[in-house]
Amino acid sequence: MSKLIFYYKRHNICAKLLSMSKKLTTRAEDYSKWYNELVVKADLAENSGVRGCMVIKPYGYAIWEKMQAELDRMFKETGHQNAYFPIFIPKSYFSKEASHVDGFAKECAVVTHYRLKNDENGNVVVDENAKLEEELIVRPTSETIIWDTYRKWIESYRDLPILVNQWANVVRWEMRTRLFLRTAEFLWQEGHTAHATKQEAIAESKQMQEVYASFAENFMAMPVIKGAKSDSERFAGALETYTIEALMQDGKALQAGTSHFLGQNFAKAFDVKFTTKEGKREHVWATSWGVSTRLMGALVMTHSDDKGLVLPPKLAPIQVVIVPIHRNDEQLETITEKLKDLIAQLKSKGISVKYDDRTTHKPGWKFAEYELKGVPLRIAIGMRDLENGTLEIARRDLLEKNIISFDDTVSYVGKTLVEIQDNLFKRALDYRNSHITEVNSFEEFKEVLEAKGGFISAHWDGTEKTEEEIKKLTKATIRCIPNDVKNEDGKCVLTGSKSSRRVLFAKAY
RNA sequence: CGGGGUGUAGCGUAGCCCGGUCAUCGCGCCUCGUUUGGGACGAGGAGGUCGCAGGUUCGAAUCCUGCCACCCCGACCA
Repeated sequence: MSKLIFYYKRHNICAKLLSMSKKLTTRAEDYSKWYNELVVKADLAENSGVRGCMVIKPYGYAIWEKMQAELDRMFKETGHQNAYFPIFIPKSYFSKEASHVDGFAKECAVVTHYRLKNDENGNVVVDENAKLEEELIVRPTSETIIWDTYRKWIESYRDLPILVNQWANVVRWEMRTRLFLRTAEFLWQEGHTAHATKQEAIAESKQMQEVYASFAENFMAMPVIKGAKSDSERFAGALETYTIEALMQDGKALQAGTSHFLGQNFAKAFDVKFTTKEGKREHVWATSWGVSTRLMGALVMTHSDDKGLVLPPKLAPIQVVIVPIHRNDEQLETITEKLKDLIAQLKSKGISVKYDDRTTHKPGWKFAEYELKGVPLRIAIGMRDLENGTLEIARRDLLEKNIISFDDTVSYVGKTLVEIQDNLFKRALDYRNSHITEVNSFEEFKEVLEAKGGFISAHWDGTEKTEEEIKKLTKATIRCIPNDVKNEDGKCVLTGSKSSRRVLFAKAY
């Protein structure tokens, strides 16, 4: 994995090799470096210098926009609408749901003043006279303000269900941050729904888990395991947390999306009641669900290789890049002329094409650059091709080059983009499946975790204490109790107590 | 928040222990020429508040104090 870093330092690699190798001592560190370097070099994002926040660069944001568009479409297909709520939440709102505030209190940014002034030395300082009577919390999530609002919206069963989603930024003052995976500010969507019955709310939260899983697998080409969280890993204020868990190439798991069944906790905390058909007053049932820019990190760590990013065609901002190869301006003009019709045809098929006719960079430079950026297909065409009626087309996923007939290009591109999407999923699925290991003893558990990583399927006695103990001993946590878990009598891998099913453990991000 | 580390040009860095021609080197950037089917070569050139603020000193990138940011481990988390 460290090859990428060396690649960029190849010119002074000899001089630096010693000091680099000192820094890259463990596998985990190595992988972190690789990931960070890749995110920066592939032009996705960079550290902003503002504590724990990142700048998402245009190329990275274009991928996020594609994700947004697909998710938004799926939300609307399942009957949801978008809305927007304030970024500031009065502190008092947080005191209403006890477990919720416990979950977020330690990581909240708080607004205390609303004005600056110049002091006698000309420095800009906070104006102490402009202190807020009640502090405002920069939302770490919007449950509280949304439920305060829903109280006003809901009176009768006729007002239900409310199926609302919000695209927003949230802030969590995390101790330790990492580009895309855990930034102090991040972009996400949060769905918040209100229902008349418990069954309907549970069905909603399960439905959204399915939506997320479908998005991850069909668009990100990232296989996920659907399951439920254990008590200790559950969202603050939820009765049940449904999750999709993905596996990264270093064998660590990543929670890629969650959907919570909140029961009546928030309805009770914010006094949201409705009148039933029978005229009774009842608290409404709630769900919330979200995915974030963390998905970008997941995308990078699922498919990328040492040459850089590998993007699934369905999310690639540029699906096909065309690089002309020429010796002079006349040749470039000839090639450009020849390509005009082809580019128009590809575009008419809905394929995003970039024709890179810059003369400021050489072909080899461009090849490397687009590989780094993960563009699925690259076409190279020069005078030789014009004579032969051919062009060269390279696949990013397999790093294979083929010469094809110029006239077949459109159908070849269309077909190959589909193949790449499928291949990426299949490759990731094979990796994931070969990294789910059943173990039956704690020795085996530790051994597999260290030597191989990935998910470990093991019996667990169902207690929080055991979960905690295993985490302490191995750093592995219960990622989920899979939806398709089979009943099977066994003994807890740690305590030997009775267990009726296996759950999935892993080290996680 | 606890432990460890780092901060020198756009990027990667040498120098710091032992204060004084010390601001080093590679990439990148600019100009000219030759090149162009996998990150070209040569010659010339531009670019730096040495993270920030104090202090010690005749003199600070170098020593001391405080702050900020980043990286790694832990705890926490999407």
